[in-house]
Amino acid sequence: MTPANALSAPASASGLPPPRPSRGRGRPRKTVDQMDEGNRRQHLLTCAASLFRRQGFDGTSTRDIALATGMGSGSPFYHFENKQALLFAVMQGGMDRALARQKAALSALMEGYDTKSGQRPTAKAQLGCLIRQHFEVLLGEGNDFIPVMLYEFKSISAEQQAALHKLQREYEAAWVPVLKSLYASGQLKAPVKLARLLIFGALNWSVQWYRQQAGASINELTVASISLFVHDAPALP
Amino acid sequence: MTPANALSAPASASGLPPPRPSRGRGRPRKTVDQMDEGNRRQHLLTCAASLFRRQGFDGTSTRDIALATGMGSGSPFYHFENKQALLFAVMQGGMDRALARQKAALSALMEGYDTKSGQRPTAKAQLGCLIRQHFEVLLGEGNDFIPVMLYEFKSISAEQQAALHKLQREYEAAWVPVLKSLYASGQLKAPVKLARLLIFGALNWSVQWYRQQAGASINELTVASISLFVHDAPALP
DNA sequence: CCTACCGATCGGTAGG
DNA sequence: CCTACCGATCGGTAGG
Repeated sequence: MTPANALSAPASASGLPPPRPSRGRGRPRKTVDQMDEGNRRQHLLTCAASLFRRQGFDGTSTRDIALATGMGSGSPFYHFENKQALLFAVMQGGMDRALARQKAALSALMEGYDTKSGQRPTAKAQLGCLIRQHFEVLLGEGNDFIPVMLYEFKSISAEQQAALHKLQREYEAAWVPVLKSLYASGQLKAPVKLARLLIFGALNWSVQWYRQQAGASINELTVASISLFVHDAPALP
Repeated sequence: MTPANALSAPASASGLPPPRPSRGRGRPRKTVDQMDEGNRRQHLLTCAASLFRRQGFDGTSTRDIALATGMGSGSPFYHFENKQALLFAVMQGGMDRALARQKAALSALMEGYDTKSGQRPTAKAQLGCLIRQHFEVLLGEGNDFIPVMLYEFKSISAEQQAALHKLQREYEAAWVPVLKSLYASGQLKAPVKLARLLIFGALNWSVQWYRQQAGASINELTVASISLFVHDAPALP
């Protein structure tokens, strides 16, 4: 099944999924042609993500995408079985990137503390790290993949939705212990599950109103979010 | 121009906008036929809202809508100039209803206090009232109009967007003094403008995950939101 | 990966 | 408001 295969296949540019025509004959040789095809495929994804975000999935024709990519009208189907598989690849690529960035951000945060033995970043600092990284993935330049995933979920199959939900749960898993810790210390006043849903909503909705070069920076957004959600720790008696 | 006309016309079922064919001959008489047409029009809007929400605007054909309404395939165009005007009417109807409900909720809150002279609801209570009402408009049964407005903004014209933005600003206007008051008292820790955007995001996003009969009630959602956003008032020195 | 093409479906209209 | 219909466009394929 396509979604499962696509999910287990590496999504980075190094381990290229084979182009459709060469399927069923073992691992294809990586000729110069194959590497170009990888670039073309990536370009196709980028153009599709941009168009899906601006016009929606149903409002974008495969011809629109082909034209933007500089291909003939039927050529997207050389790289993807159908339009829906292209959308799913965009969404999956967005989640892969978001997960990688999240892990990198948390690692970087921990590194600053590991040398000083015993020291750990506070739960508030960890949440700040997660929120900043989330805003960057949502609002950074050329990051159309995640907004497409957030707003076109209804256009993929149930199996594809399940595959993405799995990645989303993995993404959320990094947040839960941080929120639990804040709840336990009295700095988060809403039940963890609802708090998580409400906080993600506050962040995700920013793709609707945030415009670069105008108003707040991502840093200001992060600071404001922390101030809004995280209460002062109550003084211990 | 259609959007402007539609905006200034009353949207309630009593003052019916004239069906298209009788245009240009003064106010049409309200025969039994006309009243039926009003019901048909309303039914059309309800069915369209449900389909637009489930399938998106571009994913819903006018034939889908006609079939759901029990009409022939070309009959929606008897009531609306085109598919886009139908979408705009759905969105506008949603905003009209949301505004009316908001005013009613605030009036009801004030009434409880008006008899006891001098007493006023706290800013926190006012925010609770606004949040509860907002959740009800977003998540209540058969309320597809507002979710459609939130997610199909790109499918209407710039003029129609401007008309809806005006209604949205009116809706937000009720929140601003409440948030300012909470900010001044130290119960809201994020700048008012960003706080408003983040809070609306947290609430609006609930249409993505909230399911009736499962998990939290609207009341629990409201309580959790208040707990999350509104900090304890600092003790005065 | 391109060109030419297919059947299906779309928004919208005419004529009643 | 229905029936019949129009031109345009769509996703996808064949054959190279």
